[in-house]
Amino acid sequence: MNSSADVQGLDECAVRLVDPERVTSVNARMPAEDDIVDTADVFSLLGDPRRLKLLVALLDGELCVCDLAAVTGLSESATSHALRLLRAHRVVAVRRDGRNAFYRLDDAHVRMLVDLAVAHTEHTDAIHPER
Amino acid sequence: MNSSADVQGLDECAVRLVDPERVTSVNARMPAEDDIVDTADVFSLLGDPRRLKLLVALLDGELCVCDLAAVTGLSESATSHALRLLRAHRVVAVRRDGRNAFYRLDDAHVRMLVDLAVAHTEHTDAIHPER
DNA sequence: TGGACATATGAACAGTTCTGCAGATGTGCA
DNA sequence: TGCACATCTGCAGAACTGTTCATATGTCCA
Repeated sequence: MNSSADVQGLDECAVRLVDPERVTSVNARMPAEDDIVDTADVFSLLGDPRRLKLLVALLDGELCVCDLAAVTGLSESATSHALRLLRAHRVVAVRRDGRNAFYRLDDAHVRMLVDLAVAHTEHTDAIHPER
Repeated sequence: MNSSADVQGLDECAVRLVDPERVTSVNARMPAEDDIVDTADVFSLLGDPRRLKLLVALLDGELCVCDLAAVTGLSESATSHALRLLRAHRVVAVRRDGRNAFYRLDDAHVRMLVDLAVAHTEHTDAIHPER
């Protein structure tokens, strides 16, 4: 409902634009709102240091909850909550073995993003916010 | 302070581990806490749909604030706030021309991530949370 | 110089997110 | 069967994030 139709009508809507043509073409290229939201969701999952650490830990293979808690320094409860979220978004998958639950990365796209980001951060010394 | 030294001492610390060797090796591979946090910060910036939309809009070249506001549907104030954050993290840069401010993507890594993610989301139908 | 305009900023409020706690579920072993 | 263990879950408080509103800064033009 916020697509090019709106943009076409802008001349009457009195929203001043500096470069209306670019705006129209950018809007034409813009992915659907749902796709943007889904993509942002994925980034958002990676945007928490603890979850990111969990995922980095899983790059090499599966680990159980208590080992993940040890690696990340989180409580087991917090670890479980975090894993639940990741599971809900199909980023990780569980294999249950007796009373243990072994988690593994289950999304090739996320794996790529994590790999990429970590590699990048280790080389260049990352982005430095002005703080 | 949370590095391998801790992990070595775990046997006495009574934190039960299922696979202590893997934990140790994962910890050895784990990037420094600061790097994890910096990386998560970047993902976090991309994790908001409006900011992501701003960045997607900038993939093709610079745009001024009011055009960005039009594309994203944000108020100009909200747009400005968002851009400030992105600017603080050096993800975007400004060029001022008279009373206009033209923003552009200024981080190759972020550009790659955005490109990649958007391409991916448009092909496969993304991750569907169970909600 | 004064007023309109484009953008930036600060403060406050609202919505969301994360954590710990307490208790629930399900498994293995004596 | 009963107990210990590993994990999961709902809830409530704390912390964080994003928006709006009001105001400030700096630019252009008459």
